[in-house]
Amino acid sequence: MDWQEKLNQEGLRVTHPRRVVISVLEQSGTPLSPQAIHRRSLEAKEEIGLVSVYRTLDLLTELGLVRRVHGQNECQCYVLASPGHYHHLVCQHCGSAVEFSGMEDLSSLLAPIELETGFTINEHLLQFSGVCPECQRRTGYHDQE
Amino acid sequence: MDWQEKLNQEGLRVTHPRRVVISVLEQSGTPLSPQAIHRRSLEAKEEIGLVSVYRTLDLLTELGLVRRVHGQNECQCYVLASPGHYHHLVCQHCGSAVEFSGMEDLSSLLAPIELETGFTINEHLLQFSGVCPECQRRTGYHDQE
DNA sequence: ATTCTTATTGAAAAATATTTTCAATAAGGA
DNA sequence: TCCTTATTGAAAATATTTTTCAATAAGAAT
Repeated sequence: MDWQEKLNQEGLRVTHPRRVVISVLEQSGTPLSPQAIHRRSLEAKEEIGLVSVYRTLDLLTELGLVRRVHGQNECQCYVLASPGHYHHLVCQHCGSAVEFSGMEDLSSLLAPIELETGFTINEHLLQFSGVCPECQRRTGYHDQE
Repeated sequence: MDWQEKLNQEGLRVTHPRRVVISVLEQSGTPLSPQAIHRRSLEAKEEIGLVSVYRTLDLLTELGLVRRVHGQNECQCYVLASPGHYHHLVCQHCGSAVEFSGMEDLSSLLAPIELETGFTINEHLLQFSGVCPECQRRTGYHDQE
C-alpha cells in the first residue's frame, strides 16, 4: 500500500504540499530538517508553506510513513521509512543515509538489559554514523571528523 | 578523576554556573533540557544565566562529562555521564534515565554492517525507551503509550 | 594578601525555530 | 457541478538558541 492509499484509508486528503514533501524526501534519501525540505520545495518551484511542511511531517510520522532521525547536531530530521527497517546509517560527510538489515537479533540483546534494569523496553532508536563508500573514495577520509 | 580536576587539567575554571549545572544534574538523574536546568537553578536560589547553562552543557558534553539524550519529544536533554557507559534507557512515563552496560559487543555487530554497506562506522547512537520499574509498579502499565 | 591576566559571565539583541490562529482554498464525495 | 469540510498559508505569537560585548571573578603570580 502506498502513501496515497494510506491517506485515503484514514479519510485524509492527498494534497499538493503532501505530495511535495514526500517527493523531496524521495529525491533526497538523506534525513532533512523541516527547513531543508521547505527550501528544496522552493528550489523545485513547488511553493508550499513552511507550516505545511511541519504539519505534513507530523502527520506522516504519525502514520509511520516517515521516521524522525536524531543526529548529534541536527536533531529534527526526517527520512522516508522503508517498511520493516528501523535503523539508519548516516554519512558524516555528505549526509546520505541508508537503512540496513540484519539487526533483527537486537531484540535478543534486550532481555538481559530488561533483567538488569527492571525496565520494560518498548522502543529503540539506533543510528550509526560514519563515512559512505563514495566519500571514502572521493576524499580518502576514514576517521571521525 | 572528578569533573573539577578534569576542568583544571584542560586549563578551564571551576565557576559558580558550572557547579550549579552539575549539581542540578546530580540531583535529578533524569535528562533535563537547558531550560529545565535553568529553572531548577533559580528554584534553588542559585541564580545563573540561561546562556551559561547552554555554554556549560556544550562544554561538559565536549569533555564527556554529560551526555545528550534524545527523547521522542524533548530532543535536547542532558544527563550526567557515568564513565564507561554509553547507552540510555529512558522511561516513557516519568522521564527517568539510566545508563546500562553490557553492550560492549555492539561493536561486533558493526563488522557485518560495514561489509554490507561499505560504510566506515565511527559513531553510534542507541537509546531504548520503555517503562521503569517504579512506573510499572505505580501504574500497572507495561505497553507503549 | 594583593595584583594581574584572561577565561567566563550575564544582559540584551539578534537569529532561528516552532506553534497557533483563522479566513480562504481546494480535495473529493454526492 | 455543487457541497462539505479537511487543509492550506500568512501573520502573529511563542519558544529556543546564538552572538556580542562590557563587566566580573578564577586562579596564577607576586
